[in-house]
Amino acid sequence: MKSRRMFWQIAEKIEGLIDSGLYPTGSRLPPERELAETFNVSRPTIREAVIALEVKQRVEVKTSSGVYVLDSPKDEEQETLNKVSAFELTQARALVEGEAAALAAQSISDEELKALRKTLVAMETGVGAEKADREFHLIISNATKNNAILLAVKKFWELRDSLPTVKSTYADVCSSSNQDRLEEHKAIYDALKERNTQAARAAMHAHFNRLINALFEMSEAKALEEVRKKTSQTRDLYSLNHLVN
Amino acid sequence: MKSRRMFWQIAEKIEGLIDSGLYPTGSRLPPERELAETFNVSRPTIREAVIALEVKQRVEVKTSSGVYVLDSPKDEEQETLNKVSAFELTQARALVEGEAAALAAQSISDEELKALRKTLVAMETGVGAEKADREFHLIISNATKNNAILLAVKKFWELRDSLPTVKSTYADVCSSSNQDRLEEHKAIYDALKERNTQAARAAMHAHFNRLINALFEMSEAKALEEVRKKTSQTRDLYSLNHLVN
DNA sequence: AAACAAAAGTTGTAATACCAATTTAATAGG
DNA sequence: CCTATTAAATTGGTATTACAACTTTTGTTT
Repeated sequence: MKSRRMFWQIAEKIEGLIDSGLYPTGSRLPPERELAETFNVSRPTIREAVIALEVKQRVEVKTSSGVYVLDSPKDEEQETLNKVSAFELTQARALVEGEAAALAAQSISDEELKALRKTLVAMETGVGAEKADREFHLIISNATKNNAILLAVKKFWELRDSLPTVKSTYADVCSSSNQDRLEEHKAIYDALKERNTQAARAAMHAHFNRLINALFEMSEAKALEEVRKKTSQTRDLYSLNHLVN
Repeated sequence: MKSRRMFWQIAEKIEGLIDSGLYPTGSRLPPERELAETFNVSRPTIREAVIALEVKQRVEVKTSSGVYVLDSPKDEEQETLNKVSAFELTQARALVEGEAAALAAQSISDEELKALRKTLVAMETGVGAEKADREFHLIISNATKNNAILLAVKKFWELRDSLPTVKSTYADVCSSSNQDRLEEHKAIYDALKERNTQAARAAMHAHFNRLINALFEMSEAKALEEVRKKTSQTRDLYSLNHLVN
C-alpha cells in the first residue's frame, strides 16, 4: 500500500495539519528534526516534503529560522468557483450549449456528425456512458468553430468534475435516467443533422431542462417542508421557461 | 550572491536544459549520482531539485528506473486559449452575455440598476471609460445570480486582456466609436430597467453585432484584395444574423 | 538600561551506507 | 540461433551522521 513516495505522504499530512488550523498562517512549523521524529521518518524526507510544500507555495523557508506558513492561495477565480451550485452550472450550460448547438447546426461537418453518432452508439451499449456524454457535448462545442465557446464549455466541465457536491449530484441524476439522456442526445443529433438552428437549440434546452427538473426533484425529496418552500422560489430563478417563450 | 538555495539553482539549470531541447519530452535524465557530479553538488541536493521539478509537473520519477521529462506545461486550456481570435471572442461574448442580459432582466435588483447607471455616467464623462465598460458587463452578469455565468464572462474578459492581438484590436475599435458604445449600453440599461427579457437580449446582441462589424471593417481596411475575399466568407461564419431571425 | 558577546537552535549541504525495485547482461536450455 | 531463466549492475528511496552558516535567544558586562 506504499504507492506514493514517503515525502508525498508527509507533505500531505503536514498540509492537512495546516488546513486543520494547527499551524495558522504566519506561524512557524516545528523544527525539521522534531517533525522527523513525529512522523518517524528521517530528516531528509521531511526536507523533501517541506520543499514540495514550498514549491506549491504553501510555506516559506527562512534559512536558519524555520518554516513559515503562507496565506492560502485562494485566488479570486477559486473564490467564485466554489460558490457555483449544481443548479447554476446546469443553467449556465443550458444557455451556452444551447447557443453552441444553434451555431453548430450551421457549421457542423459530416465528420463531426459521424463522431456524434459514435457517441450515441457508445452510450446505447452502456460502456463508457459518461465519457460518451462528455464527448458528445465537446464535439458540438468544437463544431461551432469558435474556440472561445469551446473554452467556456470545457471550463464548465472542469467545474462539474472539481466540485464534489456538483459531481455527486450529477452522478445521482444521470444514473437514474440514462434512457432519457440518450433520447435527448438523439434529438439534438437529428436537429444538427438537418442543420436546423432552432430545433438544435430547443433540443439542447430540453435536455438541460429535464436535468434541472431532476435536480429539483432530488433536492425536494431530500428537503424538509420549509426547505421545500425555498426551493420553489429558486425554481423560478433557474427555470428555462423564459427561453422557450 | 548565493541568495536562493542550492536546489533552486540546480532545478533552474535542469529546467533550462529541458527547455533547450537537450532532454526532450519522454527522455530520461542522467542518474542522480551523475547529475550530482556534473553540477558539483551532493546527491541529496539533486534529489531536492528533482522533487521541485516533480511538483511543478515538469518531470516524473519512476522508482529504480529514472526521472523522465513530461510534456511541456502547455496545458490543454492554454492550447485552446491561444487560438481564440477577436471574432470568436466577440461572438462568444454576444451569445453568453446576450443570455445573461435576458436572465438579468428577470432578477436584477434596483441597487444593481443604480450601479449600472453610474457606469453610464462615468462613460459619458469619459474618464475611465474602459473600466466603466467592464463594470457594466460584470454587473449584468452578476445580476443573473448565476456564478457559473459570471465565471464565464470573467474568463472572456481575461481572454481579452491576455491576448495581445485581441486587446489591440478591441482598443482600436472602441476608441473610434465611443459614442456608439454608450448609446448601446443605454439601450441595454433601459431594457433591463423595464425587466424586458427579449429587449435586453436584443440590445446586447445589437451591441456586439456592431462590434463584430467594426472588426470586419477594420480587418478589411487592412487587408489586401485576396484576403478580403476570405474575410467575407468568415463573416457568414461569425454573423449573428441567425439569432435575430 | 544598553551594548556586546556567547550560546543555543535551526536550516543548508555534504558524504556515506544500505535497501528495494528495475533494468540489463549473462547464461543455460531448447 | 533463439528463448527463457537467472544473476549482476543500475537506479532511485531512505536513513544516518557530520559540519557549516546563519538566526535567535540568552546572559554578561559596561
